[in-house]
Amino acid sequence: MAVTMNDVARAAGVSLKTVSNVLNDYEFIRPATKKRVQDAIAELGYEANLTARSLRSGKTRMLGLVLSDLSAPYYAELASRLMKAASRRGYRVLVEQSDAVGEVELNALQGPFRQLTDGLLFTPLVIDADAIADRLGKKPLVLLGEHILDPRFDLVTMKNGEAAADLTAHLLAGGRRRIAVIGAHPEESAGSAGLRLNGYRKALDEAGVTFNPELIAPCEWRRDNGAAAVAGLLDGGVEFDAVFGLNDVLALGAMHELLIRGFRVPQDVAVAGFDDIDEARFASPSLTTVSPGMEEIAERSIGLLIDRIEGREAGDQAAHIEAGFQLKVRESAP
Amino acid sequence: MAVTMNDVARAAGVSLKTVSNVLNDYEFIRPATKKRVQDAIAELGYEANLTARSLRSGKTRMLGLVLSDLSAPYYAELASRLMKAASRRGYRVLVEQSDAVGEVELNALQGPFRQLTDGLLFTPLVIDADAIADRLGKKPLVLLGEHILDPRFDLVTMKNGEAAADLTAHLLAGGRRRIAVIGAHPEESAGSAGLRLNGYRKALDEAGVTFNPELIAPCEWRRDNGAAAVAGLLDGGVEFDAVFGLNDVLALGAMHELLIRGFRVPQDVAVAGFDDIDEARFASPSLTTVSPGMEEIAERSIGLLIDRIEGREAGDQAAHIEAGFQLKVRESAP
DNA sequence: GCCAACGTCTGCAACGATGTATGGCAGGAA
DNA sequence: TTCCTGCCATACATCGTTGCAGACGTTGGC
Repeated sequence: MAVTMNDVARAAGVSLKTVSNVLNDYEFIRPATKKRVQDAIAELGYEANLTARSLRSGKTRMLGLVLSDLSAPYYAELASRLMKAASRRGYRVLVEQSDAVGEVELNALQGPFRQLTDGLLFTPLVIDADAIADRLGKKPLVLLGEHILDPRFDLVTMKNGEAAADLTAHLLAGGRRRIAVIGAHPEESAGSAGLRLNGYRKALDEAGVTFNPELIAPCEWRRDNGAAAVAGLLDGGVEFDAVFGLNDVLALGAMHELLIRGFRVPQDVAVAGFDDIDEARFASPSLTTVSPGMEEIAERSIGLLIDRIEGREAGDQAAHIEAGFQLKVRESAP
Repeated sequence: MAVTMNDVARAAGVSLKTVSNVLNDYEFIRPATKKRVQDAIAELGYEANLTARSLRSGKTRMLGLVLSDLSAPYYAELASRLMKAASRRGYRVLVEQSDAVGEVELNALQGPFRQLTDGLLFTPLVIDADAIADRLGKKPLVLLGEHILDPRFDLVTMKNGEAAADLTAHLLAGGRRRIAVIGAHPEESAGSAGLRLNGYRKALDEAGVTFNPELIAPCEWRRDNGAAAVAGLLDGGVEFDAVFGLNDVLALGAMHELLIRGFRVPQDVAVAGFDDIDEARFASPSLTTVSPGMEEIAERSIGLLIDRIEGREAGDQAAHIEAGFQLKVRESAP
């Protein structure tokens, strides 16, 4: 049986509540008393029972993180940073993989997962704003990503449109005119895919290049789909001189397929991505991409969520934070 | 205020304990009573309070996973699978990143992290078996990886030596004679690095090739180190016709450096890795590597740990499980 | 010299569930 | 009738902590 506060209290010759007060940094305790208690704690090797504390206080000091799949490099890197940022502030992160399944997303909002955490970092991929609003409890929620732009919710995101436009402009400046886009429907205009596609179209417009829907290949954002999409375009006889993968793994999958088929990158086809995962720098050729300020996203979303949890004023209405970005020009599209 | 068991009991006209019994599948409950309770639960939207349940029962239904860094692709993919395997059995996984810092590893074994979980999956990188034994509580612990081979602990691992030997033999069969190894000290013989290096040496011996310590470059297992190690060898005038990165990111970093410097892979230098991360298949050229049976590792380690937690006989002494492996021959070393 | 204010500490009652022990009731055996 | 057994439900204590209200002794103002 573990050492309890009662044992400590007995050893220090004070009441149970005084031990609790010492542990919770209650203001009015005589230094001598405090020391006696601390000594007793050290001597007995007492450790607070977090479960009991949670039951009584209603706080778990855990944050929930809902994302589709931790094995996707972007999410893995993001999760790693979020966990470190949370850890610095005395919180842990509990991860839930939704696999982009609506039911799982809904359950994360109200089920046991919610109960275990003081607040949620949520990357909705399937459900919409109203569904979220319906099951929104009292606990804070911060949305990540950009599937949902709704004034009711805090949101931390990146400058998708602007970054995609800059990247596209860079490709155009390199003389590319037929830039294929992998990972969006031609008419898409919301969500990460839509916003990035909008940026692409905006850059085309500004350069006086006509948008060509035949160059836009929709698919889920996975490496193998990037390869398959390029294969589809080529087999369909679509010609292009650049590929913009809406995220890095799509771009890398696409690049792989191009190289296999004997295209030279970037001479024949330039390739660019989005996310700047660690792998992008070391791909061959290294991948031109957008670094979306992941560290800033991690730091600010954790900060915002914890501010909400601890009741600090962080603005009364929903915050909408956009991290800065950087174009990373590398070999695949110099 | 949330709905409690008491509310349900009142609504159903039974005692608190009867509700608890229904929830815990107690055998002797009249179907009619059971139904009344279940209806009341549904009507009130009752959800069990997990914190209270944990306090009373001493179980959290969470498993701890300690690894160095979730952003490393191998760990990210492993964590993702472990979480899914745990989820299927009604458990969650709480991840702790040690950054290969000894103090963090020690704290994971006995601190609050341990308290929050019913059992631990632990990848020790720094601390040794005795340090673990010293702070081993009553809760089950399963070691992952192979830094520690000790009859006191359950261990789930892979066939490092055998797989490395097969891979090396494959390189030798392709006519390579000067195979550089990235990620180990020449004298290392324990841990993942040591075991894989042993396999390498064994294959050399069997082929009658002399081991050359100058070909062995030690470094931490990160992508940039793989590149730096190859650069170091080349700048130091060491000649080689193949590189064996002791994991995939090292191999990919190395390959990147080789390609930058104008070597052709595999014509001038063959490259091989270990882990078969998703990226390996889509690298250019695609990476020859060892698939270490990650799915089996995830499934069996979760199974073993939960068996221990739930007190099922899984053999009285420590289990020692080795997953099977597969050689994946791809373009980088055909 | 009295009362209010202050600083310091304490006791009790929760938080919401589960384990143990036990209480009824029905039906069959003695 | 009486006792026992099997089924079903209950009461009470308990897990280890924190919130609330208040007790106690000291100090300072008037």
